[in-house]
Amino acid sequence: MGDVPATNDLEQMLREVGLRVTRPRVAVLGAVHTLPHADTDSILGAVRAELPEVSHQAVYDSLHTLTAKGLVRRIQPSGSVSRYESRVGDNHHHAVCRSCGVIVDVDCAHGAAPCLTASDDHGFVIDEAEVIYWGLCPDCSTASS
Amino acid sequence: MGDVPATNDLEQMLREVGLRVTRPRVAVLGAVHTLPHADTDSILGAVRAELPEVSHQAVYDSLHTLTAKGLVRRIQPSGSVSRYESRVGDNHHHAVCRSCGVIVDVDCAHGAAPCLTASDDHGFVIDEAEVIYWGLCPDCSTASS
DNA sequence: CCATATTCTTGACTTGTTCAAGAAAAAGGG
DNA sequence: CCCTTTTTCTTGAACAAGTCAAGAATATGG
Repeated sequence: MGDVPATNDLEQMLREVGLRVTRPRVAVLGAVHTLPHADTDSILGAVRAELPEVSHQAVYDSLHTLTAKGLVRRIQPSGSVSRYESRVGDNHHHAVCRSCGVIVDVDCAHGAAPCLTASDDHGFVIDEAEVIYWGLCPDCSTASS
Repeated sequence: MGDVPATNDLEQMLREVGLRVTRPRVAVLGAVHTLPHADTDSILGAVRAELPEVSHQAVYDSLHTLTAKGLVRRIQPSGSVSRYESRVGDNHHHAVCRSCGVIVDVDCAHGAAPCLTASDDHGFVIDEAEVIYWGLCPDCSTASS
């Protein structure tokens, strides 16, 4: 875990979900693996390091497509722009720093898929419980004391 | 609970947190009480029903000030614009419909302030755990079946 | 290698929100 | 009750993220 997949693996991932393999998509998927929790702009920058000519639209399209196919996950805490991560399907959550906005992964406190039970679901068919822990990251909490 | 406070009560709330009492602020605070989970535009509309001349900027300013003083809470699920609610300080969560975007309140499943424990906080000083239940509301789940 | 469907480029546009300057209004002291 | 000071509101422009649309380019299956 934590390793960034090789290009071949990235192409494989795309094929497995039935997507055409294009240079922009491979680069975007790679960037999301390399830069967890990056915003669209950072991803665009990383992709252009490799493919200087890609349009921002291609990156937006790729991110949407990859999100729809479940290869990446979009996260968007209040007040933040969209960010993406490659860790999918393992029910983890996030801690967000109120001061600098940094995001870290937090494994779910209670095991497998625990938080999926609301006390009263009002008739909703719930498929996911998202938990965001708000606070100050180590750097900001020492800096502000 | 659930009653919309009278104008006098609203003014009182403003004074208690040290804010000047102005017509726009009273109207905004009232609108947030009347329309829970409303977006800025709906609030603007509700305020203008009463004060046709208010600027949208006054509404934005009021909402920010009220939020800063803790009289209202801002919520902003992924893909949604800012919404506001008047129910504050009681650790409740939200269920959001993926289809129509409607938001309902959900009381915390485990009691008082339970979700505030991450399995590993990475050194964060956490002050709030926000839970969003994603799914389909009763209307949308029957419509799409 | 070709045909077809998909994807990418280009560039304009929308929407929600913020910024800034001056006018208006609230609150406290005389 | 009026005046002064500070805060808030109005007006209007600006901004950023993301979306839309038309045509050019490219991937894939045959």
